[in-house]
Amino acid sequence: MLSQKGRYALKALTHIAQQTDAKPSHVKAIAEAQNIPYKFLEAIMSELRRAHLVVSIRGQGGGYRLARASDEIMFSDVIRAIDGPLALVPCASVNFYQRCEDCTDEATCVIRRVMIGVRDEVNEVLGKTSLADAVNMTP
Amino acid sequence: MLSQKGRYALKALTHIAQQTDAKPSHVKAIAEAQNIPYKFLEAIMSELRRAHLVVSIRGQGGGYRLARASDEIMFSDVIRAIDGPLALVPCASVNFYQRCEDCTDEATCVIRRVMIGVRDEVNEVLGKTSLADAVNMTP
DNA sequence: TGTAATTCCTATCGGATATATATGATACAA
DNA sequence: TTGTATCATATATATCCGATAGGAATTACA
Repeated sequence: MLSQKGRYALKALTHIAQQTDAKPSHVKAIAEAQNIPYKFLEAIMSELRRAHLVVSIRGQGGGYRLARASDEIMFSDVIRAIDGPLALVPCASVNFYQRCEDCTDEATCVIRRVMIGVRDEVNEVLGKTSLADAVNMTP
Repeated sequence: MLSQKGRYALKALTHIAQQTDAKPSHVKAIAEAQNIPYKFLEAIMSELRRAHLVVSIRGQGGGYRLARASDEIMFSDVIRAIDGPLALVPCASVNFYQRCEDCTDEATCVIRRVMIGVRDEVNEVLGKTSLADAVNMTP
């Protein structure tokens, strides 16, 4: 399962992607519209900024904007930034690979083999779904 | 990601499925062969028994046996028993459905829609891979 | 120049969960 | 009756999760 943070991040980003006018989105506005605790979302947006998924504009009239076009930000990018690996086991992750301490022979581990299959499928979906795709699902 | 418990459970069950002789497997033997902390595995096996994935035989010469044929125990069964939902968000889970507190309209939630797609793919793989399949991967 | 709006930073906090370990009770075979 | 197992319960410890608080820094605008 995703963490709340991960879910909130996806909600916030799709909210921003949905905005048509050129003004940056305020955390307060997003929090109210999406039912997310304000201070918590503030922390999440900072994290997304450090992950280069959004850019911030400080001061009055400031807020957040996507760091790139909404069809270039994938669900997988967001989840990796907030929750880490998509894979179900560390040794099956591409971006967060880690050996399982207890593993005696990774090359022949059948669990790993199955989980690599799962990771590929997950990546297939989440790596091809962008914020723009999500917005276009709504009508 | 799966918990350690989930990974250990899969390792232990594939280990049992691999056994050719008719004797039940001891926790101690599994723990040693698979590099799993003994007492921890003991707790896991109890949980798997309560989930009706294994049956136990107590006393000397006792141990654990699969509760049904190894081609009838799917990876998804094991993971659901130990770690819960396969889905990435509670509202996209079939077996552990739960409404997201903050959701205003589930019917139009795009995140949910994407995550249902993911869950279907994951279920497709893990629901069709049995312990027997895993054992047959090794040769 | 001052004030309001906004992000940014750091600290805190309770509660839950993860990963075990320890101790002893219970069941059963030989 | 002894040794081997599982079973139950309690404990420990660390870490993370979800959230909140307070104030510093930055900027627009009157």
